[in-house]
Amino acid sequence: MKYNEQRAIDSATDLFWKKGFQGAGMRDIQQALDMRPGSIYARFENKEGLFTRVINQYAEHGRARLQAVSEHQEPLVALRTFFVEEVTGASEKRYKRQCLLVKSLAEFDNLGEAAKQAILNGMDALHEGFGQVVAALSAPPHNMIKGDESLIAHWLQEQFVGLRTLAVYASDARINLLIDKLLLDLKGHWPALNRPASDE
Amino acid sequence: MKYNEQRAIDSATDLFWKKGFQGAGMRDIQQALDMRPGSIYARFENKEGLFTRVINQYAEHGRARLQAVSEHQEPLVALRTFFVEEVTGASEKRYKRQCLLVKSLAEFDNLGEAAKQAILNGMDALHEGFGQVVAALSAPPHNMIKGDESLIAHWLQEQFVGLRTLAVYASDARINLLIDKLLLDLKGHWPALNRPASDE
DNA sequence: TTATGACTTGAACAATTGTTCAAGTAAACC
DNA sequence: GGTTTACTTGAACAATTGTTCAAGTCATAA
Repeated sequence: MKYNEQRAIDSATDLFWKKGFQGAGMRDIQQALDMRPGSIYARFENKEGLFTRVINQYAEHGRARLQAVSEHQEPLVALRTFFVEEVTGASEKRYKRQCLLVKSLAEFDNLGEAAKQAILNGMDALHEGFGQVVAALSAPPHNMIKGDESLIAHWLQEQFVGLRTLAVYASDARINLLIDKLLLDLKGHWPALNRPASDE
Repeated sequence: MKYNEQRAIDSATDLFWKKGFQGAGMRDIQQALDMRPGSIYARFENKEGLFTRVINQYAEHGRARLQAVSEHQEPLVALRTFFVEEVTGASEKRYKRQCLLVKSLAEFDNLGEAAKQAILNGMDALHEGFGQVVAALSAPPHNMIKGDESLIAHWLQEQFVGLRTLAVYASDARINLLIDKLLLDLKGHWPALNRPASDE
């Protein structure tokens, strides 16, 4: 019987999300995927190989969701929905609130080269996704933002990371207010680019 | 010869910061502290006991630094300096840019109860520290902010977490611009409190 | 000198880690 | 029907994990 590879990666995603790369032992993985060690190694080569696949799929999924936001006819509304879903959803599995990429970044030094690259590429993929959203908001017919698109994309990514981390232990009411604040600031002022960091 | 306990905890902080709780093996710890297993267990009871001490000291240090910011005669200037130091400092040991509490939060499910509590208490300590800064900025003679102090403190904490995570892999120039943006937004508008999350 | 107490040592322990591999199964191809 | 190919199984492996403990060190007190 051929095992459904997609389902295996989904299960592994859940497990790594909950326990992290080091925290998830091969025996946990065997149980979660309902596969015996030989099968896992035949298919994914390694624990790290499986992890790399998980990270790649996770990042690609996030990038695709952000692209969908950018193609929505009301990108700002879609962006708010995106944040609310990612940050206050999964209240039954609270560990899913923290971004898997950020969680994996915490184990960076203990990972092999392939996994490291996957994480960095994943970060770049998210940045690219946010960049598409910013581009949509800046262009006609919306013209909602003016400023350096790449910088604003990094800013959104920063907000995303911060919110999701805080959401692990703060109340939903708080998080919703912080999303409100985020949308206010998005339309707010931006620092001039050609000026080195200064005060006021 | 009696070993300097403070130096031991400092060395352990460095090690846990670099490798994480699970990633740092007892033999790594023995080498870093230059202590034999028996001594470590006599003094700290556990790997987890040592880790808990590290987290407690780290959080208390952060809280104290924020209190100093709040007592500065120019709290806003001190706040900027605080962010710049925490986020773009330690370029030689880049792993120190990520907040140790956030890094530890990623291992939450794999820790014992004592360590979990230490992390949550540490988060609360940071929130309290940011709260003191907000209080100083809101009160005379500065009157720089008006809004719910606890909410703004959570917002600052969110910015802190997001920035430090991004700073692990983004350029310093980017990070400095994002700090500029942060200070603009701090003085900007805040969502009304008595209203549930809504769109503009 | 002897006894006490705090501290240190490092070999050793059981348990767990990621990984391998010879043997087995079953569908596909000639 | 026989061979190949892809996949599966689970016992077993060496290495590493956190932890223990009998024995040793050394300053101080009696």
